[in-house]
Amino acid sequence: MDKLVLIDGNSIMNRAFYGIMGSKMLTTKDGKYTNAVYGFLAILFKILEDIEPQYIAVAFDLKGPTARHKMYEGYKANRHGMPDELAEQMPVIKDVLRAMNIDIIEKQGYEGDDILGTLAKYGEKQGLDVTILSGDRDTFQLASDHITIRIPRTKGGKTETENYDRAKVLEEYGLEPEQLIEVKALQGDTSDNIPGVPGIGPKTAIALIQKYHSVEELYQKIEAGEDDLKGKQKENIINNKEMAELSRKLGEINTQVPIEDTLEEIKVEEWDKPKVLALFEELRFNRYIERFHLRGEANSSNHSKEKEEKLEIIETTQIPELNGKLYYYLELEEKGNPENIIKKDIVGISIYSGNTIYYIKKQDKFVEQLKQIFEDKNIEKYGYDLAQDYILLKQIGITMENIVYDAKVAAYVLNPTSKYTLDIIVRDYLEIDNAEYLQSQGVQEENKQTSLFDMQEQEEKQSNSKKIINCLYAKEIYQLSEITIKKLEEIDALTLFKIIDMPTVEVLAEMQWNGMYLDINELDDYGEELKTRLEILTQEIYEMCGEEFNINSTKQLGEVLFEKLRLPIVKKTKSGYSTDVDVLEKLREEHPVIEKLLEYRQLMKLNSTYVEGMKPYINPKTKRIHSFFHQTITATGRISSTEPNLQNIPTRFELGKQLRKVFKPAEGCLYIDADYSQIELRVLAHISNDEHMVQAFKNGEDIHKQAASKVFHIPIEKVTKEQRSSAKAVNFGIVYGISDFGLGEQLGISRKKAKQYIEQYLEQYSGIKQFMTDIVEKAKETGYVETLFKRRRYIPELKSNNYMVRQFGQRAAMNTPIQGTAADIMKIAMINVLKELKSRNMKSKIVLQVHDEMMIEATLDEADIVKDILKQCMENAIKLNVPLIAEVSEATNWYDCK
DNA sequence: AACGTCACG
DNA sequence: ACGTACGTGACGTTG
Repeated sequence: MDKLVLIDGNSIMNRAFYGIMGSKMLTTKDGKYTNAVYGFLAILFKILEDIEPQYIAVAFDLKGPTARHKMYEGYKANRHGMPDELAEQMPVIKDVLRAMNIDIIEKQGYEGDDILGTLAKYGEKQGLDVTILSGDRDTFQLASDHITIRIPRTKGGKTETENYDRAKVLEEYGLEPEQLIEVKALQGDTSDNIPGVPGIGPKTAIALIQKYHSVEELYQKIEAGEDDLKGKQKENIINNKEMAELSRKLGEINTQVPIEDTLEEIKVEEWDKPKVLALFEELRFNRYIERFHLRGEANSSNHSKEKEEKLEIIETTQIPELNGKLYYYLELEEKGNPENIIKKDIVGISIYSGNTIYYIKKQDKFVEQLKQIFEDKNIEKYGYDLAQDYILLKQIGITMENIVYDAKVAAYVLNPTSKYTLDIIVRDYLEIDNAEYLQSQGVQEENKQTSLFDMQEQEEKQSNSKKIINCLYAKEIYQLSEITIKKLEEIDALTLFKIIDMPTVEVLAEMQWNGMYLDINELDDYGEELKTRLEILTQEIYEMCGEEFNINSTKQLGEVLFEKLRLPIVKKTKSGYSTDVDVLEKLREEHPVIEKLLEYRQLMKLNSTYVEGMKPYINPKTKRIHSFFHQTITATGRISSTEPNLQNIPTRFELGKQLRKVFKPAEGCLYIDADYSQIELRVLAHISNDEHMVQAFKNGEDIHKQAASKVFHIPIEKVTKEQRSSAKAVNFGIVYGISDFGLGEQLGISRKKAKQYIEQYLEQYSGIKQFMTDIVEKAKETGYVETLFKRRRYIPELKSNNYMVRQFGQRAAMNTPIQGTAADIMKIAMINVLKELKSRNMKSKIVLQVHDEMMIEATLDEADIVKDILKQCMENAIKLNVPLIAEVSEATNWYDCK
């Protein structure tokens, strides 16, 4: 039987856009986004390969109202237009499709869905097997014995599909596909703003249709009194009959669109290869060019050949010859002892050596073997996410030495503004699609369960797949190291990678391994106090508002404050009234409940995030919190912390700060804590080389006071507290990439006034002004900015058509070199501190970093020397035009570190 | 999954 | 006419 494939262009583009966002390969030379086009084609090629259709067409929506808008003006009213980054790709995909001679069908006043529905029914009548490719589950209503809906699902860089024909719909919903229209009529659809019947969600809607078959029958039965509905639900259904009927019309796909295209026109044809090649070259889709041999057979590189090659794997129980370099990937199992820091177990290792892949499964001598290679200082380690491996190995008593290359870190240094799973890195730098490759090798994917095999066979197959995947990874780590190191060299960032980022891997892993001790009893007591007070506050708030409601719900709170109590509306959010601190502060005088609300908010935050949120992370064995410190997340080079985030423990307000008392060093230890003083402004002074600011720091002056004296034209001695504090805000603003609005907002002054401050400031600190202008210009020219240590951040926003986005780009261009350089300096300091501690064989441990603060848990006997190490390492991390100052303190809990 | 809010540097 | 300081992560609510 001949086959017809129909594609919902908009919905697939949308999927592709969000599915592979944040990845590296998404822009052409001139900064145009290509990720959606790339992803769309990946999906298209896959379906062409799977189905081998004789006919194909792609439907797109056109702008402008459709029949549905005429029926109901709210239709899709809550949709914002697609982002510019996606919109600009729509004409591109159409060009590509035309070059591939694939018919594009658009029809004014109809949606893609309607076109697909019409063609599908038509195709079915002509005796074709139809497959509809769409990201939208609404199309399930079209399913039949000969019409299948495919929904692509992107999971970690892989694309899988789910297929829905009549049988599958019946199985999943217990309904015929056509009946899904009825379900939607009752349930509505928030994404299209289709109302449905209030109070009826998917579950109820399905149950009702299973029972009454259709909306029409439901109302007939109600009128005839043959229903068994009751209460509020029945009321809702009766009262919203019109809505339900309207929603039904809105939700039903029109299969009667007048379409002129004939079957002949949608026949699959040969591509216009030169055209496709030209487009792919422009888009830099080298992978596709090779895959389809668009440059002719002679030119096709070894990539595509390699693909057909089978992976040669030697399964062994012996460690192979390594020649001083270990390219490896650990095979992990997700379970693991609850006492573990990271709850995974190592169950195997694949090693790439001498052009061969070796695979060793866990056996009697396994740990010994791992120990022998990982602790060997003469063997360089190459892998992916070595910080995790470091801990997994520590857990079985192995300390990894000589960490040289981490693919995740390398990819991050090459481009910090994106996400890096190994599959994505491989796709970006090796131009290999692992999912596709494995499929071509007949490897079964992990989560696909077929009942064809019995359990044992099933498991065997899975473990075999896992083995192949891991072995592939080991080899790819080798390939990646070759390529990315070359690329790092090209952008002059290899030193940064080797001297700063790679050594940081071990520092962060150590920090996670060491963890922060905390006193559970004290935490509980603190929590109890909060909870007691919260209960009182809750009651007081209910009473003062005259009703009980969910105070945590901004929606409900907004209604109470601004509708019931009629307080003045200060600020609005996208979806309603704003109730944030700024707003509440302004309403303080208006109603006594505001005071209570502010306190409630504060306590609620403390209790839920910092008391209750912290508890699950306390390791039962160590009684410590072992947060993750991530090195490949931020755009600027800073570290981030999760599970839990230890970098945002309260400190600004006393009550919250009390929580820091709970964090303590172990018995016989002291916390030694050190803070950089004004590191970002010092960095700014250095890179801008502004004479006044440099002088101020050299002379040890109060930098904010000096700024105040400059902005307000008064002698330093005459600067008031208020003036100093305003100037401090200006200093912050400068670091963030100043805007008059932002500063005005921060200081609660007019935008005009803020503008004056800024102008004064920049006039006085002319070096800074120069720096700001230069950096933005340079960024526009080159597309990126750099830190002092050549850490690069690309800022494609500067080329955006959107004013706001461009503005953001400029501020980021100004801020990144400052924040990023400070982050680099801190990393150097940490590396040196750890080096000192290790080389002197000290017992003291690094336990925390908070951007400009570093904390060591020092044994009493080592406390003095640790203080010295911290101060020296931090202040001498790098020599700038201005001194770096670290303020060191010691205490028996975090609170007392000042 | 997105939003609003709020904790930190 | 728009809607804004830079960089993060977590929680609770709501769609």
